[in-house]
Amino acid sequence: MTIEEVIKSTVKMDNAKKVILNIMYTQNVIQDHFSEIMKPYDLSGEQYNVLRILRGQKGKPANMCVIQERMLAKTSNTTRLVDKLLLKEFVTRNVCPGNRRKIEVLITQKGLDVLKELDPKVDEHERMFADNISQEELELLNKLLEKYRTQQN
Amino acid sequence: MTIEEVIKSTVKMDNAKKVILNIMYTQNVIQDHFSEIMKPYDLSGEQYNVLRILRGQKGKPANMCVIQERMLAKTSNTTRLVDKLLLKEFVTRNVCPGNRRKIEVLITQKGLDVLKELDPKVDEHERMFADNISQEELELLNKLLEKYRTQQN
DNA sequence: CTTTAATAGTTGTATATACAAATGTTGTGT
DNA sequence: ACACAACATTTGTATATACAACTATTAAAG
Repeated sequence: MTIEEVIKSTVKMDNAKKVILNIMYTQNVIQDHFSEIMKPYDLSGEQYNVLRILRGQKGKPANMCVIQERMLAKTSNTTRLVDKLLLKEFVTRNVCPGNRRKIEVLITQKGLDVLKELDPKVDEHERMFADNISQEELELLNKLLEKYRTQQN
Repeated sequence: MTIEEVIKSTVKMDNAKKVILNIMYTQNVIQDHFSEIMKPYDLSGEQYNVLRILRGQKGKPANMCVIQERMLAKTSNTTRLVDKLLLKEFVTRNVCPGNRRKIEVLITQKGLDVLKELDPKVDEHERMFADNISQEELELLNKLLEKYRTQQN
């Protein structure tokens, strides 16, 4: 389905406009599908994202600003995201002894367990979209998106 | 900047995962920039989108479900979006005489004026991202995104 | 005709997000 | 040591979004 069909556009759009709409819409489709996976676990996409960042620390605690800068949406409120994860006992939160301004967040075994359970479902999610398209095309898509993001002004 | 650099990932990701992150992140970047344009006009991206749909009607009123199906984010609440536009006097809203379940939404002159003022800024926004990349690459990007979205299962 | 089902839109409520202001802590210069 | 800037995080508040329940109207079935 082309982007024109999706938004039922009658007028002709140029490529620059189409690409923007295509990216916005594709993100929407991905996000909707991902939310479906997370729903039974009562996790939002961002919460999952934080958990994955914490697992990536391999036992090393992460402070808030580290989590923040590794997230895709740089504007989200890390404090409250971690609050939610704390309620579910997926993380612990402690003041950093060396620098009391900082907070050390660690993933718990329970958090690791839920991630492990999610891993195959997330893999399947990623694979499903990528399945219709070759490895070369995926690489090309990555390259083009990165180039697209890079504005000179 | 590659997506690995953006999220400061240390581990190697496969292309399927990278593409998802790339799309999500790119959408974020576009959205942030677009919001900046809309901010002085006190319009959200979705509100702008509704206005553009209404202008596309060329005088013909649109009911709620028509607006809904032309929007990118199929989940958003059209009633309240139109409420906001009504407050700003960018649209009118009336019960459809032929079918009183339906609502007819029309863009006002004031709405058309603000769109006209925004047009060059939106064009510039679209052009800016597309500037670093050739027309052929843009077309390819569109084709790849459309192909990517098309899952067979 | 009624009754029921389908359609169109609105509203309630809970949660999420955006952004600025506030709090507490540490580093720097004098 | 003291004032002040910089840093890290939290909190307040307003707005946005998600989803289900609800209302009103029209269409369809018997």
